[in-house]
Amino acid sequence: MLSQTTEYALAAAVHLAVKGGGGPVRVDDIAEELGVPRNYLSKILHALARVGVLNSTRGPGGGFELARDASEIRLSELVQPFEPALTRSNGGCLLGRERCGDDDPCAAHSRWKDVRATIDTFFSDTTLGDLAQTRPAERSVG
Amino acid sequence: MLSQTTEYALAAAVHLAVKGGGGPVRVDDIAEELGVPRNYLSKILHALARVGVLNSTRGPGGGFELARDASEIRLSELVQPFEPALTRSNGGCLLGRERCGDDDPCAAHSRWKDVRATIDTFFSDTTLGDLAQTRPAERSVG
DNA sequence: CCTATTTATCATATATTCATGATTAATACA
DNA sequence: TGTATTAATCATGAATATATGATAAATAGG
Repeated sequence: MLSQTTEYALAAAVHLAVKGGGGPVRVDDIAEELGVPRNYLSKILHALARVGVLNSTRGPGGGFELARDASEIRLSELVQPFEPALTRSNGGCLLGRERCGDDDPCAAHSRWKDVRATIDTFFSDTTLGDLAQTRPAERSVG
Repeated sequence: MLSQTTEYALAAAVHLAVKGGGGPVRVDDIAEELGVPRNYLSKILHALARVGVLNSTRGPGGGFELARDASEIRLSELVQPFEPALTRSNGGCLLGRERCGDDDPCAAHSRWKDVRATIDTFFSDTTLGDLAQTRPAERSVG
């Protein structure tokens, strides 16, 4: 569904939202907790820092932390850097057409449109806080 | 959203549903019409024939055609060979967990579940016939 | 049987994704 | 200033997706 990279990004962000809050968390800790490659995750977190959803600090005591309250970080912000297709103008045409819209629809457009709306709404309306507030029994992330 | 390969498969199937019906259609014709690589499309169509949604015949007059009426071919059948993840047991966990279900949910499970259901329903309830029957003004596929 | 036509398959190339290991740069702190 | 700690970056590799060109195999029709 989503790329491995995006899944790492989301899982790391949830981890920070749930376990963070007490200052920066080291990449090593996040990587170990999630069981994902350290340097690869480092690049992903750096990308999230570049778009402003994370802060990174180097040196002793450093690491990554949320740049804002989890309730103000939309999943779409976390996904966007890694899934450009999810925000494409053709709405991710199911048949792969360059242009596909209400004016110049593909054969699947009218039906797929509603599904896409559901997906888009999910990513833009759901916040990291929504996920982090999931009750304890459902809080496992890795 | 879907892989290039899957988009080709869907677009080719729609093409056969709309323009076919008068016997097999050559790969060359489909490839040219859709603007996709010939041999690559050949492999994709072959895969669709292997799962029983297309018939292929070699030699003069040969080509590919739908194995059944378009109204009896679900999009899920066309997508399945190329998107194994869409039919995974963990329902394509948003956070990439191996196990993720109502019993052992990730932080996103309860919310993502509904979106997944919408997606799954779309692919399993929509038939090729539904797409082919789209009114003429929307019938363009390539 | 021969030939043209067509899918099927093979070998290979390219691009992208995913991943690892080594090094560099910044920072805190003694 | 020096040293340990940490993210940032670099170089590289492996796996997969996408694509191309050549050849093989099947078939229709003369």
